[in-house]
Amino acid sequence: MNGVNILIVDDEERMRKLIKDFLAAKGYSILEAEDGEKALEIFERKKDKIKLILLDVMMPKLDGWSVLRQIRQESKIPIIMLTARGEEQDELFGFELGVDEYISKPFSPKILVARVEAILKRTCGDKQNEVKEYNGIIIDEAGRTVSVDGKAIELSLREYELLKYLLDNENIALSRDKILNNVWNYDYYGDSRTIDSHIKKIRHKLGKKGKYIKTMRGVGYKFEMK
Amino acid sequence: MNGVNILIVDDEERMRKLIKDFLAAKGYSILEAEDGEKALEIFERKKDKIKLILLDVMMPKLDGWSVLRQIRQESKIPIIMLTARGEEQDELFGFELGVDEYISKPFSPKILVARVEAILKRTCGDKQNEVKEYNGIIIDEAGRTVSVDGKAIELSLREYELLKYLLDNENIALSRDKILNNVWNYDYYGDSRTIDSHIKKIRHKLGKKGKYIKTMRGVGYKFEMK
DNA sequence: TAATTATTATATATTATAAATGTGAATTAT
DNA sequence: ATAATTCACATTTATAATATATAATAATTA
Repeated sequence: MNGVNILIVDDEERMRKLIKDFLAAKGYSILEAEDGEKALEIFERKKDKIKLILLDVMMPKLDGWSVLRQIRQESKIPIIMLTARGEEQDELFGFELGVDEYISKPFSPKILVARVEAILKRTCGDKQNEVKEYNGIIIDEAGRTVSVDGKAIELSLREYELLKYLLDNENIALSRDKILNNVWNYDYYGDSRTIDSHIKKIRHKLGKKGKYIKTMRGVGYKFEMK
Repeated sequence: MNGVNILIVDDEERMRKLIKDFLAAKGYSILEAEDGEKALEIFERKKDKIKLILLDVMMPKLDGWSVLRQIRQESKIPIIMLTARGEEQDELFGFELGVDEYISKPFSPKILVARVEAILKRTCGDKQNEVKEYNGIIIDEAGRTVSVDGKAIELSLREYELLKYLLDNENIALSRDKILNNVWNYDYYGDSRTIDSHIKKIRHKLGKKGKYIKTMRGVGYKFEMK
């Protein structure tokens, strides 16, 4: 996580310094803002560099909620709200506005670092691996496209989701139950043979490489390249 | 995640019902306890079924911390503490005792479900990646594959399950009854000689190492590497 | 107590049955 | 009109129960 930019917004200098020290120790680059207005200003300038914002709720001029709202109008950047004791009742409200996490003061360094890392893992991690390759099968998660040996193939929604699930779980045997619960909505109670139909179509579309989808008789399916 | 058992410990019935409803909607099986003593009782009985505990801190009789401590003496099961507003200062203290996560009341369903799923993914997920080795016999539980001296062998469902059962109980003599009850469905009342057939096939497929499946005359079988 | 035989348990090969999956087409939903 | 699902039938494969062979133990007898 080296060099990832994090913006800390808090009016108390002591608090900013505290957080900065902990996160800097983990190798993050820290930007600071002492109030909401400055925060928006900095965010505007460094939009594409900043990967996470730690945002205090109680601040003079522009409070945390207002900053949150403004940033959310144009960005999905992860935001952690710093709340003082007793402000928890706002949690639900905040989640609807797109808060990713709360940390309430006073907090332990452990928690701070843990939550920051968890969120960055989630968000940065995904973006880095947008395109994956499995021995000629290339899946572009951003574009939702798949190609086999350089040739694009057309997959329907379910076919794509099912294939992606199999690929994400390369070498792991997946039961029909698991597949249904992960690829279909949790409230789907249809025929588990539906999976078979999709598998068949995917195999066909994958051509020669369709054989990598192994049948685990009595269990389900598994993607394995051999 | 279907059918995973979660134990909810809270003295307020309303709270238990609330949590139960959310988690049940996601396909989890819920167990409830209204105080610490009952929680320990249920945990004792269902130890191997329960995969996660949601534990309220403030409870009559035995509070959450005490329950936590007792359970931690014998189990590493993931525990999420439910804290009321203003109890956050205990967080660090709790992490040292082995708390996996905190959720402070009031919480949003989103948070509850998200944290529960995140933890289960972490913990249950790991187990699946277990690869065990028995002197050249390698069993990959996630992939449901077995190899002997580096060469993959193909096992049918029953063969795999039976071999796994024998390996899991290395050096323990297993009666045919026990084997039937564990490898076959509980409602199977067929000929116990069926086991022999499968043992024979497994031995054959294991080649030289088939001899590690010892016959316990008058009893059953045992896996022992010598 | 050794040799012989009877008895029982397990090993192996075979086979009929049952179960799971493949497949293409029909139906239903979006 | 396309995708998703279900259906019906074909095909494959696993399984449990056969039958028979072999090995281990117990019983019998010399």
